[in-house]
Amino acid sequence: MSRASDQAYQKIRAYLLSGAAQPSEQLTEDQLAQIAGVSRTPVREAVRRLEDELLLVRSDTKRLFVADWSRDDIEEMFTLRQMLECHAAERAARRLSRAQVAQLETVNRILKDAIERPVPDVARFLEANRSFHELVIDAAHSPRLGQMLAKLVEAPVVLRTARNYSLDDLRQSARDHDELIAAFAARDPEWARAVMGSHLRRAFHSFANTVGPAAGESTSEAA
Amino acid sequence: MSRASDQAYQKIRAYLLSGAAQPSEQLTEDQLAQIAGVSRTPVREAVRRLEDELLLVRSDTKRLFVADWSRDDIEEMFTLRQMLECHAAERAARRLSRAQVAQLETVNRILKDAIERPVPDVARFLEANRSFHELVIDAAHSPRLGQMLAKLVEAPVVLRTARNYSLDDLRQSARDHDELIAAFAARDPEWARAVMGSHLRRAFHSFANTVGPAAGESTSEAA
DNA sequence: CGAACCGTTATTGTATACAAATCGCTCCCG
DNA sequence: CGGGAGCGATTTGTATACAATAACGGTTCG
Repeated sequence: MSRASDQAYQKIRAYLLSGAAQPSEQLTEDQLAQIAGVSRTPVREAVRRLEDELLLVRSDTKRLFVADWSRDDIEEMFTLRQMLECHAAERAARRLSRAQVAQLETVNRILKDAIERPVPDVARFLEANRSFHELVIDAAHSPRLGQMLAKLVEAPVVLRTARNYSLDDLRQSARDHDELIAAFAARDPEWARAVMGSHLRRAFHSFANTVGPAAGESTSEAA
Repeated sequence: MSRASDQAYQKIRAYLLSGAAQPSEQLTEDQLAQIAGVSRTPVREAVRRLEDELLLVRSDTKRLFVADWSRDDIEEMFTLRQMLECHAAERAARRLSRAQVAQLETVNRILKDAIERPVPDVARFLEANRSFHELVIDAAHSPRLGQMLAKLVEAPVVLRTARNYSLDDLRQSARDHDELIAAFAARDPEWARAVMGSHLRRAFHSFANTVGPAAGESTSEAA
C-alpha cells in the first residue's frame, strides 16, 4: 500500500467517509491530488476505483461528484449482496475443509470477545465480521463472485461509520455465525444458504432503520 | 468514442479477440500503445477496463498477460449471469410498461427475421439478442445489477466469435424470448424468472459443448 | 556443478507540461 | 427582458520524461 495510487485511494476514500465532503459536491482532480499528496496521475487511477465502488460518480461531461445514496440504492445493494453471498455460502458448504471451519470458529470467538466486554469494541467486531465473511467468500472459490461481493460489501461498511449498534444486533450476528458454522460442519448447502439469507436480511433491516428510518413509498418508485 | 482511451480500449479489445495474442502471453504497455496508436497514458486506462472485464490479468508483480479462461471459469460466469439475470427478469416483470413489452416484441421480431433467411444472419441475431437482454436488464432498474451483468455478458460474447450456431439453437432462443414476453405481459415474476433460468442454462450447455467439448472431471477441480 | 549475488535491461509507476473540452459569465441582439 | 454567441477561466485528457521496481543473465564463490 505504499504506492502512490494506493495511497491516493486510501486517503481519498477516508476523506469521503469522513463526511467532509457533501453528497453531490463537485470535486476536482487537483483537489484530490492535494488531499492525497500525490500528482494527478495516480489520483486518476484511484478515482477510477472509487467510481467503480460508486463512492464517486461522473456527470455526462466527465466532472466528478460525491455520490449520494438513496435508500433505494442501499436496499438494492443489500439485495444483491444477499443473493450473491447466499450463493457463496452454499458453495462454501460443499468445499470447506475442517481446518477452514476451525478457522471460522476462531474468528467468531474473537468476534464474541469483542462484544462481551465492559464496553463492546465495535471496531474489533467489524473487523472480525469482515474476516468471517471473507473466509466464506474465499471458500466459495469463485473469483468473479468474490470480486463482485467485495464491491457490494465495501460500500455499506463505509456508511456504517456513523452508526450505533445495539448489543442485541451484535449478539444475534454472533449466533448467526454459529449456526452458519454448524451448517458448514454438516456440509449442508441448503442450510448454509438459508442462514446466510436471514443473517443478511436482518442486517439490512437493522441497518435501514438506523439510517433512513421510514422511507415509506413516498419517494421511491415514482422517480 | 473518439477519445484516445476509448480508442485504445476498442483496439486492444479487438486485438485480443482477433486471436492474435496467445492466452497467457505477456503484453507490455508499450506494445499496446503501439497497437492502439496512442501513448501509454490512455492505454493504462483502457487496460484497467480490460482487467476489470477479465480479458487481461496481472501477475503478482504487475506484469500484464492475456487471460486464459478455463472451462470452470466459463461455467462460473454463466452461473453468475443466470443468478443475476433471473433476478433482473423477475424485477422487470413487476415494472415493465406496455410500451416496453411492445419494444421487446419488436426486437424479437427482428431477431426472428435474422434467423429465417436463406442463410441466417448471425451478427444480426446476436445484436438483437443483446438488445433484448439489455432491455430486460434496464427495466429491472437496478444500476449495480446492470453494471455487474454488463461485465458477465460481455466476456462470453467475445469468445463466441469462433462459434457456429445451429439453427435449432437460434430458434429455441427466439421461442424462449417469446415466452419471456408472455410472462412479462402477464406480469408474472416467477414465470419470468423460470423462463430466463432455463434460457440461460440451455445457452450455457450449448455454448460449453462447442467450446470445451467434454471437460469431464479430469482437469477441473484438481488444479 | 550449483546457487546466490550483482549489474544490466526491460517494464511499470509518477510527475509535469501541454492540449482539448467544458463551464460560467458577459455582452449583444431580438 | 430573455436567449444565445463568444470569451476567459477551469477542468479533464494526453504525451513525454523520468523514477522506481522487477526480470534476466553472467559471474563468482562454495
